[in-house]
Amino acid sequence: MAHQAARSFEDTDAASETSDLEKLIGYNLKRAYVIVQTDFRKALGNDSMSARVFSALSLCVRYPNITQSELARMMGIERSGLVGIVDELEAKNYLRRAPVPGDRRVQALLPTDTGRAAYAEAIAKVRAHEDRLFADMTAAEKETLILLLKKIRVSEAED
Amino acid sequence: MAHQAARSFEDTDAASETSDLEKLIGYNLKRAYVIVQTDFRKALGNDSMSARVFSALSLCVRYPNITQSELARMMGIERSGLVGIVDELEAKNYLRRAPVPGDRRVQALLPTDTGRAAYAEAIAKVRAHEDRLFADMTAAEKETLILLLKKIRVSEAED
DNA sequence: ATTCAATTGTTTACCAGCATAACAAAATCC
DNA sequence: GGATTTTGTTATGCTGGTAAACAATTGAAT
Repeated sequence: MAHQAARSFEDTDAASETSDLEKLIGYNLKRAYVIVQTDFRKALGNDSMSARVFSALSLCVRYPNITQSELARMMGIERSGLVGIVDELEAKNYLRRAPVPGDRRVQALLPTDTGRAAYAEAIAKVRAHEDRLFADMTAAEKETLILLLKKIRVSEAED
Repeated sequence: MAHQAARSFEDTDAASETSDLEKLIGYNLKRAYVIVQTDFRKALGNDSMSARVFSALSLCVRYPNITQSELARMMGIERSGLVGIVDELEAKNYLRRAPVPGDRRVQALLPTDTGRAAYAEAIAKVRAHEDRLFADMTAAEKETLILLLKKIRVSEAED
């Protein structure tokens, strides 16, 4: 019967030997990431910004006059990948590519007032989404989680 | 000059006001996920298995005779997405789709000896990769991290 | 001063990793 | 025995990237 396999692994599971995967950071990281990313989309509205676009806008608001190369580095993606993101933000009139006097190669990214307003609205929605999704974690737990995740990033930097 | 923006945000950064993004769990989760996933690929060899294929193989070894539907549920992906993964594992002769006596719809997934050996080799590499990548985290920290990540998964289940 | 190397933004082409919808075969429910 | 559900599968398309090449521009060698 079809439940043979199901019974068999429930039995072995009950034998307290849980899967190898569950002990791996990478696996747990991915499962958590998928959940959060999915909820993010739903929270911001499917027509609104993706997480990458939101991040780019956030950094442009935080660091006006940043260049695309700097932004890409900061986001950990390739310059080529950023072009489309900035295109999208510019199309929505959330920022403009402004020429930089001393260097005709680069274009500084300047958020518009519309962009800043859209960001304010978005960050509020994002915070609400995280508050709701992580409701059963304490503030200390959330802080610890962020700290440990950041630690992974510095591990890489050392490498 | 090109460094104007760089200087400007280094200044503001030094003003101890860090970016909104850095305080978001989702952002930190994604950054960490990308690092770990990239290192995973490098550690296992680019020609070898992807993380999803490795996960599927792991679960087939752990729960022999599992069906594709059960496996998909366990991995949190769609059945349709699993077909290609199982195809790949079958092509490598790591497992076979075996008919199940009582139900001619389902096919039980049975790891071969080759598959079990490949998994043993792979899991060793994966553990080495995690040991290396998370070398500057204590055992307690790693445990806490996994616990907190799991907590995100149960948050979703409640929803 | 001229050449050589590096950087910037961009385009193009590509790939991985999903999801969604439809489907036929088989099983289950009354 | 007809309606519903489940399973594996195909087809199609989207998202989020990477890699390689390129022209324009700048910086460095010396």
